[in-house]
Amino acid sequence: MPQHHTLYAAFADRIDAVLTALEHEGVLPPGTPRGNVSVEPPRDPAHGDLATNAAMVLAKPAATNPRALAGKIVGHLEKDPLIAGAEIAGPGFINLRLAPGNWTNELHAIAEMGADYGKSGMGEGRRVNIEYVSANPTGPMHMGHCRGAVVGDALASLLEYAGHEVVREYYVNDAGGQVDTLARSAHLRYREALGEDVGAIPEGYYPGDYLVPVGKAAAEEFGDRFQAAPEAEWLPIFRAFAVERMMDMIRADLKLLGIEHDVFSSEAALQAAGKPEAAEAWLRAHDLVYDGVLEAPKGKEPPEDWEPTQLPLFRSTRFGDDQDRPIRKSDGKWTYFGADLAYHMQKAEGADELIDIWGADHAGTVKRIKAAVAALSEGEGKAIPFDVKLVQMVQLLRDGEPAKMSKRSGNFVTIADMVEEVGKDVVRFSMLTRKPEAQMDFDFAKVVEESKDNPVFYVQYAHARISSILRKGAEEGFAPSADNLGLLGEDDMALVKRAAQFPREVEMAARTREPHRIAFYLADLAGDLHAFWNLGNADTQKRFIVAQDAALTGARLFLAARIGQVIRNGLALLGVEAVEEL
RNA sequence: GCGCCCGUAGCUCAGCAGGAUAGAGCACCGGAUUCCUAAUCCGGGGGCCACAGGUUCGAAUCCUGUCGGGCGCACCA
Repeated sequence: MPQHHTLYAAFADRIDAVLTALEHEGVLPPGTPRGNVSVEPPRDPAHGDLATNAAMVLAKPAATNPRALAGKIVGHLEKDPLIAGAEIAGPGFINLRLAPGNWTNELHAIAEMGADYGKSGMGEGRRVNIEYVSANPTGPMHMGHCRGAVVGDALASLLEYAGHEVVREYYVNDAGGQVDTLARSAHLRYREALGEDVGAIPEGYYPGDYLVPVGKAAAEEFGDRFQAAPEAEWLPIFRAFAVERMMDMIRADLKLLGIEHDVFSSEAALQAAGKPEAAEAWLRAHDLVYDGVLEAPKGKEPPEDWEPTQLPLFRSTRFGDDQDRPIRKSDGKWTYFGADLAYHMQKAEGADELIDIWGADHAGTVKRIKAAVAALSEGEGKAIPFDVKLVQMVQLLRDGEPAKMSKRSGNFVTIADMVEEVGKDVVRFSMLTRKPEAQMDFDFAKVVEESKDNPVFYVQYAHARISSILRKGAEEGFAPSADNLGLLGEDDMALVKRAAQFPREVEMAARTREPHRIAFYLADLAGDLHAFWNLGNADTQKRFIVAQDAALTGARLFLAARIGQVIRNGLALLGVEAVEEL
C-alpha cells in the first residue's frame, strides 16, 4: 500500500523537531506535553500556508510569553530550506510560507500516486465491520432507507481509503412477525396468480403491487399445490420464497445507488445456529441476564393489555441504559434485541471495530445494544470499539406536502423512482452534502426542478472542463509536461495548495467518520478551478492553453490533469461519477 | 416526564478533538463571454452563531441551565 507522508504531516514533524531542539536548549522543560500543538492551514490565505499555535500553547510551561517563545521557534524554522518565511502574528501564531518546491513536489506526488493519492495508512489495517441499510425484507427500498444507505456506503469507502480493512454488512431481519405478514401477502398474490378473485387486499397484509410478480413466480414454482393448503403447510415455504425475492429486489435497488454489500447475515440463520442461546448462556453465567419483571412503560399510558410478566432480562442498566431489557418474549421466542445481541457478538468475532448506521427512529435502542457489546466484548477480554451512527429522518415532500413512506400503505416513493428521475449522482451527492445527524427536507419536485443548481453538477462540471482542456490541448499538439512547473504562478499555486489538502481532508473525514466533509471539499476545489478558469477570460496568459508558449502550456496541462485526478479520487469516495462531458 | 439529535444570513446548509475579521449556495442588486464548455466567474447588501451563565490568553465550537423543533420511550422491528 502506498504511503504518502502528507505535506502537512511532514511540516508538523519539522515543527515538532524544532520543539525538541528547544528542549535541548533549555527553553522548554524536557517532556513538555505537545498534544495541543496544532499545525494547519490558516483560514485566511493571507496568513500563509501553514500556521501553528505552538508558542501560545507552550508559553506557560516555558515560563515566558507567547511572542517571545514564538521568536525562538521562528529562529529555528527560518533555517529550514523548505520554509520560505516564518512570521509571528496576532497573539503568538506562527505563520509559515512554504518554498514553491513543496508545491511542485506535491504535483509530482499526485501524478505518481494517481488514484491512490489521498490514501492513508491511519487505519493500520484494522478490520472495521460496518452495517448499514438492513431494511426489512418486506418491500422495495424507499427514500426512508436512502440516507443511511448512502452515508454508510460512503463511510465504508472512506475508511477503506484511510487504510482500514472494511466489511460492508447487511442484516436481514427475516425472522420476525412481519415476515409472516409478507408470506401471507405473497400467498394471497399467489392465489390471485392462479386465477382466484381475491378482491381488495385485506387489512393486515402488504398491499403493494411489488408482490404481484412474487405471486406469479410462486404459481410457476409450486403450481396449485398450496392454493387450498392449510397455512401451517405453506407458511415457512412462502416465507423463504418471498424473502429471497425481496432481497433480490433490494439488492437491485441498492445497485441503482451503486451500493453492494460484502455480507448478508440472516437473522433466521443466526437463530437456527443457536447463537442467541449461546449468548444467553454466557450472559447468565456472568450474571448479566436474570429473570425479572419488566416495568411498565414510563411517561405515557401503558398499553391496555399491559400486565407484569417475568422475562429474561439483560442488565443493560449496568452499562448506562435506563432499564433492563428483555431478550426473550413471553412465548419464549427471541426479541429483536435478544437476536441482535447475538448478531453483534458474531460480528465482533471477525472485526476489530464495529459501526452500525441506523435511522434516528431507532435512537431509543442504542444504549441497550452498546451495553450488550460492551458486556460481551469486555467480558472476553477484548473491548471492541462500537459506534452507532444515527442518520436523522429525511422528510420527503412532494410540492411541499409530506409524502407517505410506509410500506404498509403501498404508497411510497421508492429509491428506484428517485434514481430514475434525478439520477444516482444527484441522490448520492444530496445525501452527502449535509451532516447526517441533522434532519433534512427532500422535496421530490424541488430536487427535480432545481437539479441544475445541485452542487454535484458544479463539481462534475469542473472535472468535465479539465477533460475538455486536455482533449483540446491534445488536438493542438500539447501534452501535459512536468518539465517547466517553475513557470506556474501564484494563481496556479492556489489550486495546487487546495489539491494538496485532499489527503488531510480524507484523514479528518475518516477520523470523524463524516464523509460529507469530502463533498464540501470537492465543492471548494471545483470552485478554485472555475475561478482560475475565468482568469483566462481577462488574461490570455492565464489560460491553460497559451498557444505561443508550449512550455507554460505543458505545465498548465500537467496541473489540470492533477486537479482532475484529485476530483476523481474524491468523487470515487462518494460513489459519484466523474464525467468527461456535461 | 425521561433519553438522543438539531437550533449559524430571508431560505438550504458548512464551519465545532477551542484559534486570528463567522463562510458557501439559493434568492436580491450590479458587472464579466469576438477567447480553453457562462451548468462558470467577479463585486454588493444581508448575522446579538436560539438565550443565559461558566471554563481561559481566546468560545459558533467545551460544560451547565432555559427556550424552540425532530425522533424515540412494547415482549413491535
